[in-house]
Amino acid sequence: MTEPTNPEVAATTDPVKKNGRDGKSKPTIYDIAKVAGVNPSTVSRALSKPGRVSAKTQKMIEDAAAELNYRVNPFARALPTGRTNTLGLIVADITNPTFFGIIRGAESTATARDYTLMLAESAESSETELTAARRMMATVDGLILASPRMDDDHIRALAGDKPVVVINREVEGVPCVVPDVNKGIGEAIRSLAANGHKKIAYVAGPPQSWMSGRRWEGVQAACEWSKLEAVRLESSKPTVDGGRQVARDVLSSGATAVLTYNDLLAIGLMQELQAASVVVPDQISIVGFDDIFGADFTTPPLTTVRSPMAECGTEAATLLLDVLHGTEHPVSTLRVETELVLRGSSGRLLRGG
Amino acid sequence: MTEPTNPEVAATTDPVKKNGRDGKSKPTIYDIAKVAGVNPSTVSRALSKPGRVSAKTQKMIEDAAAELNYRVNPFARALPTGRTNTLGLIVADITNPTFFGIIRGAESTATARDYTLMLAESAESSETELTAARRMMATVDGLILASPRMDDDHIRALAGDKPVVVINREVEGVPCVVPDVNKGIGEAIRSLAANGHKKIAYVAGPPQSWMSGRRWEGVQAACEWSKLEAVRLESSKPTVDGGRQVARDVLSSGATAVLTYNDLLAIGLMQELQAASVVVPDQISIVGFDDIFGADFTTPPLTTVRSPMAECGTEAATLLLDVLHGTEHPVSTLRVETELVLRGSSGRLLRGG
DNA sequence: TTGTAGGCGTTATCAG
DNA sequence: CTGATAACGCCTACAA
Repeated sequence: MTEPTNPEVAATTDPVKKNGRDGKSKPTIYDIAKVAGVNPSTVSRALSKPGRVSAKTQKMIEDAAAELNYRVNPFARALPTGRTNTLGLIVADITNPTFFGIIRGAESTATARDYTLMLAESAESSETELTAARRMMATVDGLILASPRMDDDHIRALAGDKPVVVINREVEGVPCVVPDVNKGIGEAIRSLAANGHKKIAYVAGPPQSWMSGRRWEGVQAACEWSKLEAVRLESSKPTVDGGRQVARDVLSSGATAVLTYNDLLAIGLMQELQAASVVVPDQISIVGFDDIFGADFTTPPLTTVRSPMAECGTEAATLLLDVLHGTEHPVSTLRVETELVLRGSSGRLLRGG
Repeated sequence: MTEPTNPEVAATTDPVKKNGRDGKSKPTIYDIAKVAGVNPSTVSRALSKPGRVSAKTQKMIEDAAAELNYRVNPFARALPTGRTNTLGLIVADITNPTFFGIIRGAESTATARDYTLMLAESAESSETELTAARRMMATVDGLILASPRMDDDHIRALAGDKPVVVINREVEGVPCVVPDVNKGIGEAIRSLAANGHKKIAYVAGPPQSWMSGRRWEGVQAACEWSKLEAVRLESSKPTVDGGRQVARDVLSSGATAVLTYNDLLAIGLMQELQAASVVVPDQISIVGFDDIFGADFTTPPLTTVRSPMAECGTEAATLLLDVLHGTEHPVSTLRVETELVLRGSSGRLLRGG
């Protein structure tokens, strides 16, 4: 609760105010015990599990605690119990807006359930990632790995230590949250086919990206089903800049429509093509993935297969918290839906000119 | 209850040999001491302050630690020392891309110096913010407040407890990192004046936003200097949607150029104006603030006064860490430069039509 | 330089 | 239901 306009907050130069009795550091359960006239262990009980003490003492203790403005010392609590009310989140690239959704989904879910989130990034390096993960493991109750780059065995090893949830990748034996690409890709390819496209290019992401592989498979399958030709192009990096660089390959591929591993690539590609006077979507249709913030700022606005990243973050955190609280779940993969967001960057192919 | 994590989980890669003697939980300095044949306190010294033990024992201990795959228990360490190697960051709105730069600047700086970052948001509520801040204070060594909404006294109270650095606001007696708006605004207004504009509108942000106030002052001052008329408009919320909603007021204000509190507002405003067939910049020029990710995705790309958010995050974290490490700083405000990023959304006013 | 002993704030185990 | 009393893992005077 919010305290009732308690004592002075002021004391700009005067560091700390005294607690009830003496004039020193933060109040402990001993101070409370003294004020309430009970034993420290009783205070501990009253403050952690409400129900192990009589209603009367409970109230005395709570009053004393409030009066002294007591707060538990998380470290002291963590020492015997090992629990910290803290969740870890490691993202592959904090620069990539794809992860913003995940971060905020996880953060809000965590704080809503009275946990706080620790954030780290791996800078797309599996080594950095592992280091960060190990470091976090010491401090958190559970860990969320978003688009991890380390190999499966390492992930399983971590998961053997404390609960781990993986986003954007499937790891056997570890709970995962992954967008199910099929629906969205199917919609995208059908839309392109209906608009007269015959040859589709897929611009891949980083080789270690599990998700990039799935998306390519999905594109292949959907193309086959729609009797379209699919070619795969490689990108140097999954960024706007990487998208610009791949424009030349896209052009020479002869494809009239291109799906990119993510929206960043799509946006960079579109910029570069337009700079070369290629009209989007009349000459080339572009479809991204993820529907990141800003995907609808472009002209034409970007058609994209939406992956609900914030939902992934939320679901992952929820899953993790449920596991931590014993609300058991089968160790399985949670799939979230993807869908085509049809905007202006894809459309009918205009021949000739 | 929680089940004992006993049976060493598979560990596909065969991680570690069991620790020295027994076959159970995580190794402690006692285990190391046993293996190295010294006293636990010596191990403690060797592992924290390199230099208090002989080179020989140092090596023995390090070897033993490595062999046992030892990691310090952060809580056990934090209990006596109070230090946690953890920094807190609270942002006003985790949904707002403005903060992404700050987050990543702070995160990378922190991990580069072997700290980890805890993230929380206040959802633009001063109460939530205070709650989050108090909670974090218990766990972190220092706190960064980005665009805080609570009042100065509360901030100073927190700062009296542990080191605090504020971003995007000036609080007397607390180290702050703020973009200096003058240069950027000056450039923007001069540019608009040179393009024939006579009346400028400023779309304000949230009332509690210190920065919004400074920007308005800057606009007023610069307009006065350039002999332009300045009017202030209010927005409902500092988002794309808020920008759309304020379009009607902008139109009826009679201004031919508008600066908005942030890029989000500018983008929303531009979308709405264009939907109403107002040509940007021919009929109305738009200038945002911050140069967020995606500001150059629009058509025309957004002219904006760039505030180097990532730099703010970096500087704030650096400042905080320096304070924590005793590398004292005068408690003063660090100003980072702003500059006009001239893109397509502002330009010459085209009369008539 | 290294060992001894006490404590950091909570929780947990056992009596009473 | 409540009061002692050990841990928990590490740090730090103080002593040797």
